[in-house]
Order: sequence, then C-alpha cells, then structure tokens
Amino acid sequence: MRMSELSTSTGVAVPTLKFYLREGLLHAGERTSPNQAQYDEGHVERVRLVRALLEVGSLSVAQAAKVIAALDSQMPLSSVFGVAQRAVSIPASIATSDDVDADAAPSVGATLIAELCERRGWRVHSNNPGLALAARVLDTYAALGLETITTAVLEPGADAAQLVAGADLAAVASAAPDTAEMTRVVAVGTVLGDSLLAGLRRIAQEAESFRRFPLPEDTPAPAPLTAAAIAAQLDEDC
Amino acid sequence: MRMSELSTSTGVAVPTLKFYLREGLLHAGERTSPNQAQYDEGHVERVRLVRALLEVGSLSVAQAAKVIAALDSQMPLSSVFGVAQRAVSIPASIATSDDVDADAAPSVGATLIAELCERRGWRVHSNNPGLALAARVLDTYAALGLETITTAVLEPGADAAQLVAGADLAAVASAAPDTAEMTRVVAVGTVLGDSLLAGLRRIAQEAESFRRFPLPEDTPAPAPLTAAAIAAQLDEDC
DNA sequence: CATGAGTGGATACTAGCACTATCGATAGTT
DNA sequence: AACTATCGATAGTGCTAGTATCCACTCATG
Repeated sequence: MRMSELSTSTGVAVPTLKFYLREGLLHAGERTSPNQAQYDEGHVERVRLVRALLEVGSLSVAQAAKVIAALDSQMPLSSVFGVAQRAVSIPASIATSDDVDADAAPSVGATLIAELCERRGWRVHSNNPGLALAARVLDTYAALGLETITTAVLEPGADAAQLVAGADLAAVASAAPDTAEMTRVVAVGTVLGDSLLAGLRRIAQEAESFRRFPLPEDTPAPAPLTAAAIAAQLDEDC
Repeated sequence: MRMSELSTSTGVAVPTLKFYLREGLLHAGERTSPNQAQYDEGHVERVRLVRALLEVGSLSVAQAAKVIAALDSQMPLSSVFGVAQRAVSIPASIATSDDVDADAAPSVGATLIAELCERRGWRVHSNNPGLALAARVLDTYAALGLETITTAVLEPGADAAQLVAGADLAAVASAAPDTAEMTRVVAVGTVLGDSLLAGLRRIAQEAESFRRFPLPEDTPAPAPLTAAAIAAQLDEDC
C-alpha cells in the first residue's frame, strides 16, 4: 500500500500523514528504495487510533505521541495506564494567586482528596495525575465560594469513580490476554472513557432533572428517543 | 476600584482584562467619565469565574462567553444547565469516513445509547449534547475493534452517571434558592464536574489496580498519601 | 497648573498548535 | 519518454489566546 492509498482508506490527507510521520504518531513504512515505502493494515489501524485520540479524546498531537510511544515500546501494562492517564491531564500552572493567604496550608482540595483516599483505603502513588486534577477542582470550588458543591458531590463522585474504575479494569481483563490488544484497551479506554462518562453524565443530569421537576402536564414530554435522532446530532457542530 | 487594582487582586494582566472586556467575558465597569470606569467586587468574582472556566474547565474563550451570557441573562435554571452542557461539548465533525459502509444504519453508538436510555427510562431531549458525545465514543470503540470496552463499561458507566447526576442536582438544591448562586452552581458544577470526575476516576483506577494485582511483597507499597504531596503536584506541569 | 502614571479604546503583533503547500530529487507506471 | 507519485525538507496558513503599542484623555501629586 502506498501513501496515497493509506490516505484514501483513512480519509486523512497525504500532507497530514507526512506530518504524523514527522511527529512520531505513525511509524515509517517499509522501505523499498531510498524514497519509496510500503504501508500495511497496521498503518491504517494506527492512523485510525491517532484520529480517535485526537478528535474524540481531544488530545494534542504531543500527548497522543506519548501514548503511541507507550504502546509501541513493550511497557508493562501498568506503565501504559500511567502514560495514558498523564496524557489526558491538563497543563496546570494556575498562577499562584498573589493576594491569597500564603500560610503553608497545602490547599483545601489537597487535604480533602488525601482524606478521601484515606477513608476509602485507596492506595495510590502521590504522582497520580488524578490527585492534582481533583484537588484543583475542589480548590476552585472553594475559591469561588461554592464549597456547597464539594460537599454535595465529592462522595457520590468517588462512588461513581470506583464503579467506573472497576469496569475499566474488567475491560482490560476481558481483552485477549498478553496481546497488543490489551495495551490498546488500556490506552483507548483511559483516554476516551472520560468523554463517554461526560456524555452519560449529561444525559443522566437531564433525565434526573425531569424526574425531580416533572413538567407541568400541559407541556409535551420530549419525544421518545430514536437512534436516528442521535445520529443526526453526530453530523453537526455545536 | 480601577483596572490596575482589579488586575493585581485577580492576578490577571491589564491587557488580558481588556481582552476579556472585548470578548464579553467581563461586563464593563461603571463609567465615571468618558474614559474612566470603576470596578467592584462583582468584577473580581467574575474574573475568577472566568479563569476557573478557562483553566480548570478548559473551555475556550468563546465557550466561556456563552456560559457567562447565560448567567447574566435571567434564564430559567434548566436553560443554564443546557448552555453549560453544550459549552463543554466537543467541536465534533468527524469526517464521514468515506470507505465505511454507507447503509443508512444510524451508527452502533447511537443505537446503543438510545437503547440505554429506553432501558433506564431516561427521558431526555434528542438534542442533549451528551447523546452525541457518548454515541461517538462508542462508535470509536467499534471502529477500533474494541467493542469489548463497550460491553464492559457502558452499564457501569451509566450507573455511575446516574449517581453523579443525583449529586449534581442535590448540589443545586443545596444552594440558597432563587439567588444568583444557584445558577453559578449549575454552570460551575457542570463545567468543572467533568474534571473532578476524571480526576477521581484516575485515582480509583490506580487504587483498583493495586487491589486486583497486589504488588509482589518485596516491592514497597506507595507511601501513605499526604495533602502536602498532592499540593506539590499542583505546582508543576506535566 | 504642569507632569507623569494610569485609563479606555483601537489596532497590530506574537506564540503555539495542527495542519497545508510547495519544492527538488527521485521512482514507478504507461 | 512522459507523467504521476513519493520522500523529505522547508515554509506558510488559519485559528486561538493573549500581548504590545499607540492615542487621546484624566486624575492625583507636587
């Protein structure tokens, strides 16, 4: 398979493929001569994976490159988990707000999260990116004077997280063991799982809101949901 | 309060504040003369909210502007919910993959999601952005040949979503009713909640992974977690 | 009341990101 | 031989989120 064929069969433009090659998102094809190469199904699959990470997982090219590198090197599964987790984390770097109290207290959020882990017996390394991510959100709630959200949401959120994490691990276990599929499940599941969960949350929010605040009976209930209606949404931007 | 004071008390540079004014993220100050204006606590709060949406919620300026506009207009709560939900949605626009079968079947993901809602009695409008978001992720799993993830994760994910959604609504209910705080809770909770959940998920994943695959007993267990260790992570980039 | 820092507003510029276009020297195809 | 396609390199594009600069003005201070 030549590059143009790779292009047409993935729907990605040739210059973009070259770009991915440069950036290490796509491994080089097999050389047949100094300036000619052959690509195969593996490349097609790889491109699809890359597009999934970029478009659906909304990773940056650099982040995706890290995930890809972790897949390619024969890393232990646990490391792939870590890399995938880290890839999705946010650049961070909130400017240390100058006016705020500078006493050495290590931020409300950090304390709450540490306590949460303690309470639940969650053993994690202190470099787990989720710790900082969650702590920052809680700090932000506090900074906005909305700690009411924290109290209402933290415990149920932890329950939910535990539930999903169990399923995540089950997904890994259900993959053909020892194969490359296993690492792909870890990477893809970790990266795209956030989006899936976010989507389900939005649906559940609206459903729950209808449950709690039923419409006045004269308002028409939302039309029953069809797959076609959802598919229609897939074709347009927001 | 003048602009420079607003700047120092929020840690945001003056030109950036001007930029936010231009983009409608920040309402104009009270004029005292043709080219002079006064700002107050409301502006400080607003800037903090904006920074939270941008940095922690990682919204774009345009998305944040929509959320802000929803807060400012006296919208019904339910609409604010919708706007906030929509603001977090992803640009979408996956190129309709040319090679894939073009029979009118409305995508695996859409079908799965529609069935899920049916099964659980979730009543939602078909324009709920979560529907397309979740459906797209499922489609991506399928396109990558990883429907094993779907089967392992969809139901627990829905359980988790229900749990969080309940808490989200409880958070709204716990805010002082009728005040502007309520709408702020909706907006902030919706936008930042995704990040919180993502963080908790990463923590739970690692904890669960330790639970399922205990370390060989010679490996040292991770050091017990302290708030300070988490706070340390907050200060660096990835 | 002069002076200099600060202000609002407009316009222009910048860095980073994810491509996209073009070029020259080959290589395969007809 | 003619023509298209390819590799690799370099340069350019469009978008986003700010920065920087300029201007006319104004306010606080000396």
